[in-house]
Amino acid sequence: MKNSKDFDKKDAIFNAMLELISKHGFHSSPMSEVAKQADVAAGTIYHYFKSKDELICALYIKLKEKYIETIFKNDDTNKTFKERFRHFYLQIINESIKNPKEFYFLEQFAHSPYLSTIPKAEITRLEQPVYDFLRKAVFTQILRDIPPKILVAFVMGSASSIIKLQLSGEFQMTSSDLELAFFTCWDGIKKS
Amino acid sequence: MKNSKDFDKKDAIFNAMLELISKHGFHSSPMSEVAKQADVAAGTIYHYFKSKDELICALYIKLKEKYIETIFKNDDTNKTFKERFRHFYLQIINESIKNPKEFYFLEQFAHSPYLSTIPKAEITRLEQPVYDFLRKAVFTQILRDIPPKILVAFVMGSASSIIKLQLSGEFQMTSSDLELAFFTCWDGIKKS
Amino acid sequence: MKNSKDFDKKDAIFNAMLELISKHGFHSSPMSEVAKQADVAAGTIYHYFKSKDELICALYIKLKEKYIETIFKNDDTNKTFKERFRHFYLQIINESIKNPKEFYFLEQFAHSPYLSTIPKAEITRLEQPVYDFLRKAVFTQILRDIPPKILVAFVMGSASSIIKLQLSGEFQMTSSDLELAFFTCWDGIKKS
Amino acid sequence: MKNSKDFDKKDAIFNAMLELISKHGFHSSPMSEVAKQADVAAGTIYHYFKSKDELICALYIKLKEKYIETIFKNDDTNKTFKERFRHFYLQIINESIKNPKEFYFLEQFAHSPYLSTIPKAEITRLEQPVYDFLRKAVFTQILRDIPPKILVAFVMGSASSIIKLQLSGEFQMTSSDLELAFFTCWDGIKKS
DNA sequence: TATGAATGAGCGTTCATTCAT
DNA sequence: TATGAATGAACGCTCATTCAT
Repeated sequence: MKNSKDFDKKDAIFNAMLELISKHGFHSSPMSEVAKQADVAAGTIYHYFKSKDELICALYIKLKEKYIETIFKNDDTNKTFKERFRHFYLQIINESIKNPKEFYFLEQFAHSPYLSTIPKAEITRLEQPVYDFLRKAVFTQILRDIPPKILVAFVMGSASSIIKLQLSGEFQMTSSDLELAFFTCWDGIKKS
Repeated sequence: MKNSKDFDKKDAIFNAMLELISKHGFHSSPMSEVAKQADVAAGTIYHYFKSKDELICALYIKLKEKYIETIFKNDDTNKTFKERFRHFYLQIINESIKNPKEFYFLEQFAHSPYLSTIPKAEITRLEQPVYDFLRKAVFTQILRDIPPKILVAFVMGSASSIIKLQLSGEFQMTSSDLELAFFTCWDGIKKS
Repeated sequence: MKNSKDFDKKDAIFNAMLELISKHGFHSSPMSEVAKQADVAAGTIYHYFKSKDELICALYIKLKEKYIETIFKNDDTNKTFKERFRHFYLQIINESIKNPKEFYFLEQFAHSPYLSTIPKAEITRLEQPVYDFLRKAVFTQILRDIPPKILVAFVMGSASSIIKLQLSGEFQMTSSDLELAFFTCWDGIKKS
Repeated sequence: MKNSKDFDKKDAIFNAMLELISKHGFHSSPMSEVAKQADVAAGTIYHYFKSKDELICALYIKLKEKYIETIFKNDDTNKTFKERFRHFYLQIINESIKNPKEFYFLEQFAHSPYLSTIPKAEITRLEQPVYDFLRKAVFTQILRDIPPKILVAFVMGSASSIIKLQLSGEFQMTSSDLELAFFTCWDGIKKS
C-alpha cells in the first residue's frame, strides 16, 4: 500500500537527483550524494528505481509531464487564439524562469544521449497537447501553413533560448522585452 | 616545435573525443577509449591537454569557432539583408545537418554545466560575428528593434530546434520546408 | 508451537535455497531471492534461521541425513554381503541421479570451506551407518583389510565421480555400465 | 612485450587468488583482498583479467594443466603398466597432499557452477593425457573393458576422496596405507 | 509470527591521471 | 615526445540483516 511516507521518500530521491543534476550534470551526481541529499541510505534508492539511468529517465518523464501541464494552466479557450498563444508563450518563459532546476534538468536531458533511450511513442504522448494546440490553429488558418512539427520546434526552441539567456544572468529581461519576444514569435508563425 | 605530426596527433585526439561524446555523451567517453580511437597512448593526451575537462573545453571552442565561420561562408555583402539572412539561416541548418557529430557535441556542451566554465568574454568573442551581423540590421531599421541578445537567442534557438528535428529522424525536411522555416523566422524578426 | 504451517514455511525456505544453490552456487543465491521463491518475506527467514550460513548448514545436515537414509533403503540383511553392497552402490548412484539438486548441493557444500564449519562429531554421526556397514565386512573378512575411513573414501569418492559423469550429460550410462562400475568397485575392495 | 616483471605481477595475482579461495571460498575472496595480497592496486588486476570470473577460470586452467603435467612426471614407459599406474596413482595423491591449496581450489572449482562455464572442449583437452594413458591399457587388455570415461571417473574420484581424507586431518595415512589404496584401485580396474 | 522497507558496509569494476622507461 | 602499465579514489550496485508495524 502506498502511503504518504512512500511518496515522501520517492519524492525526496527525485528532488535530490534534480538538485544535483541541474547543478552538476549527470556525471557529477553520484548516487551516494543523491542518497545523502535525500536523507536515505544508498540502497534505498534501489527499492524505488532499478538503476541510476532508470531514475533519471523517470525524473525526466515526471518533470516533462508537469511542465507541459503547467504551460497550459489558465488557458482560456474563450479568448482569441492570439491571446491564448501569448499566454502560452509567456507562461513557458515565466514558469521556466521560476523553476530553473527543472528547466536545466530538462534541457540537459533533451540534449544528451539519454533522450534517445525514451521510446518515441512516450515522447509523442508527452508533447501531444502542444501539437494539438498549434495544429488546430494551423487548420483554422490562424497560423501559417507549416508542418506542425516544425512549428513546435520553432516556438519551443526560440522560447528555450530566451529562457537560457535570462537564466544565464547575462541579460535581465523586462516585461516589455518579453512582450517583444512574444510579438517576434507571433509575427513569425501567424498567417499573414 | 610544432610540426605536422603534432597537429595530426592533436587533431586525432580531438576527433576521437568528438566521435565518442557525440555518440555516448560526456560520461561513457573515457580517456582510454579516446586514446584507442586516436591511436595514441593514454599518456600522450596529457602532453597536449592538462585534463579531460580542458580537452573538452578546447574542443568546444575549436568547433564553435569553425561553426561560426562556416555559417558566414559565402556571405555576399552586396545582396540585400534579407537575402543575406536567408543564406545565413539556411547555412546554419544545412551545415549542422551535414555535420551531426559537431552539432550534437556543441548542443550537449551548451546545455551542460561545462558551458559555465568557459569565461563569458570568450563566449562573447566567439559569438561576436553573429551579434554584429544582426545588430547592424537592427540599427539600420531592417530588423525589429529588439535587444540583440534576444534576437540572437531567438534566431539560433529556433534554428537549433529545427536541426534537431531533422537529425532525430522524426521528420524529413524538404527544401520547401526549409524555405518555410526561413520565412517564419524572417517574418518574426523583420521590421514590419 | 510447531504446526504444519510452520513446517511448510521452513521447508519452503529449504527448498528455495536448495533450488538456488544447486543451480547458481552459494554466491548468486541471495536471501531476497530465497524469500521470493519460498513465497515468504525476507524477514521471515530470520525467524527460522539465525543467518544465511546457518540456513545453509542446516540444509546440509538435513539433506545428508536423508541421503544416508536413502542409500540403505531396502537393504536386505538376509542376502550375502556382496549382494547387499551391490544394492548399496547402485542405490547411491541411482538416487543421486534421480535427485540432482540434492546431489549438486551436497557436492558443493562438501568441497567448500563451509564443510569445515560443521563439527567433526556431527559428520561422524551422519556417516556412521556407512562406516558400520563397511567396517563389519572388513571385520568378517569379506572385505580387504583397509582402514575403514579409506574404504569409505574409496567407495563414496568413486561413486560420486561416476554420478557427476552421468549428470554432466557427457556420458549416458546404461545399466550394464552401472553393473561394470559396481564390479570395478567390488573387485577393488573385496578380500581376494 | 612480456618481460619478467609482467609475469611476476600476473603470477602474484594468481597466487593471491589461489591463497584466498583455497582458504575462504569464492565468495569470501574479494578483489580488494586479492590486490592487497598480490601487492598491486585493485585496478591493476583488470589489466590482466577482464573480470573476477575470468581470473578464476584462467587460474583453474593454469592449475589443472600443471596438475596433469605433474602426475605424469617421471612416468617410465619401459616399466610394466602396473608399475606405471602405481607411480601415477601415488603421484596424484602425494602431489596433492604436497600442494593443498591447489587441490582445494581445483576441488571447489570442479564442484561449483563455475565448471560449466568452461567449454567442454577445453576440459577434454586438459584431461586428454589421462584418457590416453588409461584407454591404451584397456585396448591392450591390461585393464578391464570399461568405457574410459567411467574408468577415469573411478580412478580420479577415489583418489580425490582419499586426498581429502588426509588433508582434513582426520586420518594420517602411512605409506603402507597408500600402498593399500593403490592395490584397492588396481584390483578394481585390472583385467582379471 | 510475519512483513518488507530500510539500512549501509562492502562488493566488482571503472577511469582520469601519473610516471618510469 | 611518447608510451602504457600502474594507480587508487570513487563509482553504481548488491544483499545479509534489522526493526517498526
